[in-house]
Amino acid sequence: MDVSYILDGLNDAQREAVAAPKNNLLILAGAGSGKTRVLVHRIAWLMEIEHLSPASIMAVTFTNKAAKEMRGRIEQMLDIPARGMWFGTFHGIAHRLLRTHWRDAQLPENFQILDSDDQLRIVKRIMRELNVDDSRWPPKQVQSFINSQKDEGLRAAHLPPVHSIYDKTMAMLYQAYEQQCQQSGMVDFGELLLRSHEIWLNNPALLSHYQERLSYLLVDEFQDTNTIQYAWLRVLAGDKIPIMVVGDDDQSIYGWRGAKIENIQQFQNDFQHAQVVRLEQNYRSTSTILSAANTLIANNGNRLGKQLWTDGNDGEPIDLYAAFNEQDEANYIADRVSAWSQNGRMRSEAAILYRSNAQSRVLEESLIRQAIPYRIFGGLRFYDRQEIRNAVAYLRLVYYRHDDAAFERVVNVPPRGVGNKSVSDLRARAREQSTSLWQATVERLQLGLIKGKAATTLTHFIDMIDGFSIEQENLSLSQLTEQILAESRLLEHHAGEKGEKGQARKENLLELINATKDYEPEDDSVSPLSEFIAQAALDAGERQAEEHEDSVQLMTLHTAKGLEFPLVLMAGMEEGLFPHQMSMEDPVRLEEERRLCYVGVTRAMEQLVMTYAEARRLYGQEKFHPVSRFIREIPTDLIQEVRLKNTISRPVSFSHSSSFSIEEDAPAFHLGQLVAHKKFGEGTVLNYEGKGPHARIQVMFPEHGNKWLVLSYAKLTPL
DNA sequence: CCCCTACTGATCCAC
DNA sequence: TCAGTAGGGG
Repeated sequence: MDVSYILDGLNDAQREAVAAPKNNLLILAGAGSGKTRVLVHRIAWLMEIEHLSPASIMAVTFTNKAAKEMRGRIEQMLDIPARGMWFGTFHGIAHRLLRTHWRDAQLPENFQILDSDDQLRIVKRIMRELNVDDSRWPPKQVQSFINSQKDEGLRAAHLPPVHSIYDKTMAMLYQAYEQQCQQSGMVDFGELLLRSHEIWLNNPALLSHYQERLSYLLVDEFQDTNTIQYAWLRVLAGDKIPIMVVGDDDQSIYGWRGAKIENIQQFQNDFQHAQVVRLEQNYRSTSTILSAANTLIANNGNRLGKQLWTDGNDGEPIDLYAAFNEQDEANYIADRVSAWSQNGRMRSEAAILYRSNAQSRVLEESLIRQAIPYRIFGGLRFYDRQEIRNAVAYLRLVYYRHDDAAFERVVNVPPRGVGNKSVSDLRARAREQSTSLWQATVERLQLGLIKGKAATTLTHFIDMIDGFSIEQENLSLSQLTEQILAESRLLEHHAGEKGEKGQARKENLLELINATKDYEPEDDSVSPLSEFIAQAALDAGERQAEEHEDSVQLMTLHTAKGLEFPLVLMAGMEEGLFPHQMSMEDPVRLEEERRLCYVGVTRAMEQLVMTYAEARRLYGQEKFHPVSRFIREIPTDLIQEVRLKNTISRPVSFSHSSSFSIEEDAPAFHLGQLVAHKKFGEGTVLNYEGKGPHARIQVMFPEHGNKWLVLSYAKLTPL
């Protein structure tokens, strides 16, 4: 059999990985080293050469997007539908397991997945019921406590004995939350993993069933696995199934959500005889950019160690621009993008990256002012939008009447006169009888215990949902959705919201109908409705209204991971912003910040531009942050400080007060003037700010770059 | 039920 | 600074 198409075009390391024996395998894949390619070719190899059946291969990723991409590329390469193959996220696969083995998992057959919003509502409700003061214990904090325990694989019963009032309160709430979920058959994200891990542990026969059925595991982005995911893989693999993990410890940037970089370091100890392959040849960036990345990341300790290289050329130096303030920074960035597109390049080839979302506003304003189309990546998940969640809640109710979270969400949306009082009444009833809200409502209506307007509207609501269920028989999922949106008047309700919001929400709802069209009845036995509901919880839905106009991409450094752009602009390279204030003290977290910077730098293919602002308004105050240490960690010969053009002009927005003038504060100096400093030599005045003893002046020294100097100390001589 | 005001708090975010 | 929200009054 001709296998050349599997190995052709791969470099030696890639080939070694793809054609490795069917053993444990750790692939350390540097940025831009062809990681996905290796994964896809490896699967092809396993099927074609090792003759593994699709159904015996499981490939795990972190996002649905990655899973979809991998599946698509396999199908394309082998020209067969990757049917029966286990492609998915940890959570997606765990969900599938629980759905199959719901009895072993002690779950109702149609258990529901809680997303974080549902989860928060439940936490709030429990706190109300237990009379826990929510100003002292913020529900969000409780929620994140619960989730991080689950990430660590700990149930309430597993928590070590605790003494502080904080720990006791959290443990008590965790326990109550667990009970509530179990009682109403609801499963949150962490629970999917926890529960499927447990059914394997408690049920050796079931575990060996899977161990016999599967003959190879592959895991992408292994550096992002958390404790429970790692445990899950270890149990499943046992010493039965060989596993290949692919990752890059230098790109581990999700420690704050439970990822354990140690997992990738631990792999060789826990999985016997693992072969290690390093993919270090980079096909993405110029060697200038790679050198910068390499020296930067070398400042971290405890690395598994990799050195990226390329046989490409040096390319352009890294541009560094010291802005007066964040406005000036934004203008400069917009100028660069505009110059880029005037040079005939696509705007979509350029990305503006920043550490925190708050930075995007100023950038957007500049882009708007210069009429440069842009697109913000990330932001709210499609399925997290209010209107979408409402619509999905209707679908959930149609599918499963006892879904309390869904019931609560839409019983009064659009407003139909079922007030807080009625609902809390029903809640109390439901709790007394240990039934669902739906059940309680139906019973109380039958007994005539609900009076007045609430009675009529609730009856109508119940009948409406029942009606949808009946109609569902004859309708496709999209028709059903359309019907629900119309008859419940949800579409009308959202469309009528004031401002542009109404229009946007209407469009999103229409987009939802569109999305349901992928779920028309097939030969599958599972209902499209339940399929769709599960995916609404498990899939972010990359359905941001797609702009077809050529636009610059704006995103945080985190969301940029995995992407690449010919031109990358990194904004806000200042201490306190990046590395972020909250991560500066702790060396462990500081290293994660550095990895994040490494991720940013390695996104750039041809040109990297970094900017920082000497002064920045932050939380209403003007801050002066020094340039980021990460910039100082890049060799200076790779960096070129951008000089201003000879026409020096101050951004209008910069003046602190209108009465400000050169003559008053710095009579001897004016913009563009040549001055001498005893240490830095001759330079040109670029800017100034402040008054009296605080007045500062910015001077560009050819030998030493841009400096802000305090006038009263600097002892500058005009020339 | 809706709107206005007062207050809070503020990285990164997939499932 | 400002965005998001909780609570009171119309």
